[in-house]
Amino acid sequence: MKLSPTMQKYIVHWGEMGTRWGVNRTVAQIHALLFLANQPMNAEDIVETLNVARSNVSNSLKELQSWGLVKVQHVLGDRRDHFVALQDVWEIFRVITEERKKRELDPTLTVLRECAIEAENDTEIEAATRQKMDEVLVFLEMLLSGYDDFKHLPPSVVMKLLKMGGKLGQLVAIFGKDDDMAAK
Amino acid sequence: MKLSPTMQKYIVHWGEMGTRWGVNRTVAQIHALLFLANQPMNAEDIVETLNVARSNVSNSLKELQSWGLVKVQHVLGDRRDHFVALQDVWEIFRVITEERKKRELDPTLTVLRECAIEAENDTEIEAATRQKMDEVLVFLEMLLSGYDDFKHLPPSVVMKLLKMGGKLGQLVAIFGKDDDMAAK
DNA sequence: CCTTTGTTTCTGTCTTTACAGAAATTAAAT
DNA sequence: ATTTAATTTCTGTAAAGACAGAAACAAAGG
Repeated sequence: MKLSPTMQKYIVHWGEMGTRWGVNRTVAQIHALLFLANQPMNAEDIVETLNVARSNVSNSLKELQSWGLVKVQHVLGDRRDHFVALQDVWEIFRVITEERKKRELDPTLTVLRECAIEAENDTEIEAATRQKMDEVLVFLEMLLSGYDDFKHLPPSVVMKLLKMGGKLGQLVAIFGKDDDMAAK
Repeated sequence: MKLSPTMQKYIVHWGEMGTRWGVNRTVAQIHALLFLANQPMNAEDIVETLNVARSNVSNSLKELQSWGLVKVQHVLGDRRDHFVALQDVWEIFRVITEERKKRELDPTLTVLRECAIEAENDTEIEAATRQKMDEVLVFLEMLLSGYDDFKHLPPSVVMKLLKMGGKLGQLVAIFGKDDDMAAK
């Protein structure tokens, strides 16, 4: 597939960002390519377009499929697997967020809970230190349970909430003023 | 400084997670150590506690200071710099979020805007492709402006919003039903 | 002004990760 | 069943990043 200059720039950048997001460059590039492509591509197409090794494409596609960002699609009269990327931006965002949460937050939550238990029998630990670990744990639990609530909302609703943004905050600040102070 | 078993576990884990968060292990470990420590530590203390090279500590501290997660504190009668970590969990979260946004989202926004402009003169690009790039751009702009609104709210308010979570979404879903449909 | 102590920068090594190319496996078609 | 085409796994190499130790630098105290 021939890449227009703009597509090329987009794909290269997406690859660079990928490395910062914990995905390798090729995976991110392939994802960008398939997202922008207007027809299903087979592995060989991708190899030629991005100039990467066949094996690399194969592994990257497997990873993208495991994330649910790419799906196989068969083209009539062609034995080869063809691939298409999830096209809905909201859905892509949701998938990536969920995946990162799994890798970056959930393990921490697990360890923190273990620490909380072990701290009970840890004679050397200072009370203030234990207290701090606990604060982090409580914070994370609140954050993640909040996230769980929001992630099931339809995009249109989340969008509204985002657009209300600061306004909403002010509203809550006013209505909740009393127990806000109490909490403090 | 002597580490209790629990502290050790916490610090080691924080270091491991750091690597997944785009921070190097030592930086993350030092941050965890200073966060848990109940008194200011000098560089040499850190070297001994974590068994890392002096230079490594120096560079890591510099990075943590540049993020605003660690501050210098002088101890009476001691020439050496001592270091303390920001103790407020909310504040820590805010700093990290902001930093990651800077590294992971802002550059993408820039490139996307450039792409949008360049796509005007890109004769090879298909309309559908340009359209998709645009969708991503619009999405990101909305997300970031929403984030900007929220980040100025006091923790207590954000906490309330999080706790309201799904309830809040339902409320918005009901009240906004009409133009919700219209937006579709 | 020199010595001592603390801090930063530099250099080379080691570890990790990404990747290409080859070999092996699987699956479809004749 | 055999051949052909497609895909995956394996292995070695290359690149990137993290880190230790040494050397250079800076600053405070005598």
